[in-house]
Amino acid sequence: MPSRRRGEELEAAILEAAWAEIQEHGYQRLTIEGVAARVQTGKQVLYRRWPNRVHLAVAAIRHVLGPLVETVPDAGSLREDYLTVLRLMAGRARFYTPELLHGLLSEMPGLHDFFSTLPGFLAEILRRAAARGEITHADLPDRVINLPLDLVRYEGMRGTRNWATLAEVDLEKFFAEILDDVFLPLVMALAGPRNPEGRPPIG
Amino acid sequence: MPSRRRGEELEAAILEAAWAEIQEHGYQRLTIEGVAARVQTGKQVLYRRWPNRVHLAVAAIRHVLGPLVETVPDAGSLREDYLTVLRLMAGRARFYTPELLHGLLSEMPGLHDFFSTLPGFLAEILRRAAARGEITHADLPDRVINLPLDLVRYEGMRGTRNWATLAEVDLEKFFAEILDDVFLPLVMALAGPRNPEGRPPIG
DNA sequence: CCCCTAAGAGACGCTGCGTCTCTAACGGGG
DNA sequence: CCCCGTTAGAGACGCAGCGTCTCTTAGGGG
Repeated sequence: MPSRRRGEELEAAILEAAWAEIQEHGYQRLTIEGVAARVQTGKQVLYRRWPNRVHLAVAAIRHVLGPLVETVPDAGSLREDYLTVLRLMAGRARFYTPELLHGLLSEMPGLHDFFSTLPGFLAEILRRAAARGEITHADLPDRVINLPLDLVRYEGMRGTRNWATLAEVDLEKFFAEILDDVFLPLVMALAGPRNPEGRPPIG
Repeated sequence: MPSRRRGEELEAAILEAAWAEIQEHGYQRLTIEGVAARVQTGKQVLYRRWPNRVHLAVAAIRHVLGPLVETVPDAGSLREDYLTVLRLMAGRARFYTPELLHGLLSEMPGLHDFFSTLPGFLAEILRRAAARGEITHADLPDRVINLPLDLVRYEGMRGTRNWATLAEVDLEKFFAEILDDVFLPLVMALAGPRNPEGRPPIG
């Protein structure tokens, strides 16, 4: 009577169920038994694939969100390029509640790297800006290059807030704040065309 | 035979035991039963005072670390004043492992505010800098004012790292990076004496 | 078509939760 | 100085979920 699922099909069903559990009850209440019950399979089937709930959760996230973005199309200016990146991040971050993030990180500290930087395309964006003449050179300190993303990530861990609950407008306001109040003034101070030596204007 | 502890004395013993458990086994493995056993008392004694382990842990932290700093003495310059604050933070942060932080925050999202800003003395520091003539005005965006502290907090949540494991030297290097590569250039761009209108040099 | 791998199901012992019950030490009010 | 109410200290209880294990049987590869 029951046609048994195998391989890909089974795995996908499990990961989708795990994701559904996370969304419905939060990470804290994600439970191997719950997922097994939801997919109507034995716990052993899960334990055969993932050692514990963190790994299951990470696999579920990777399954539903797909692979990370690889390249950022040229949007014409440094600001617009970074904005593109921030919007992409927010699009994914929409699914990361602080509860989920802290939960994962508390159980698997090394995991932070997964959410952390993809220095490749940021360097590329900087290089394009230098080529356009917006900035004099692209070799800024890593901390500066990553600053906008770090701030977005940090914000994503704050309070009870969830990106999903933020209106489009607030999101754009937040991005503008990061770029216009912090990042761009800083980049211009360090590598703006009016300051060609690449030193801060004051000592 | 056994002289029973009461009130203050008992409470202190419990909180110190809880703190010891956290330090020995980490927050993940902090358990009400473990603490009760360690202080040699009944679980009910703990549950009478705190509803769950998060509250117990927070109480323990507040107990061993004492109250927050209230004011920052004038160290003579904007940089030195901020440095004082960062050092104070690192002193306390020495006890917050990422594992502890994420653990607490995942179970009690509202808690983030406890670690978050004390805007009072930062504004005061800015005002002193303006009075000295280091900057033209003190009303910078909140995001800018809090930037160094946010970066320190964010760093404290990263990876497996723990402030306690960082040598004095690395700590100072990290602070210098934050202040000299990011914060001060930014502040000077926004309110440096050479840019009295308080606008970024570009755009 | 057969056989071996793995799915589906659930029992098992264990740890820790949060509630409850019981006894007796302590200390404040008389 | 004693008595009584509060609460410390101890542990039993039922429950949830873990991670391991055993068992039966579906179904795909050879």
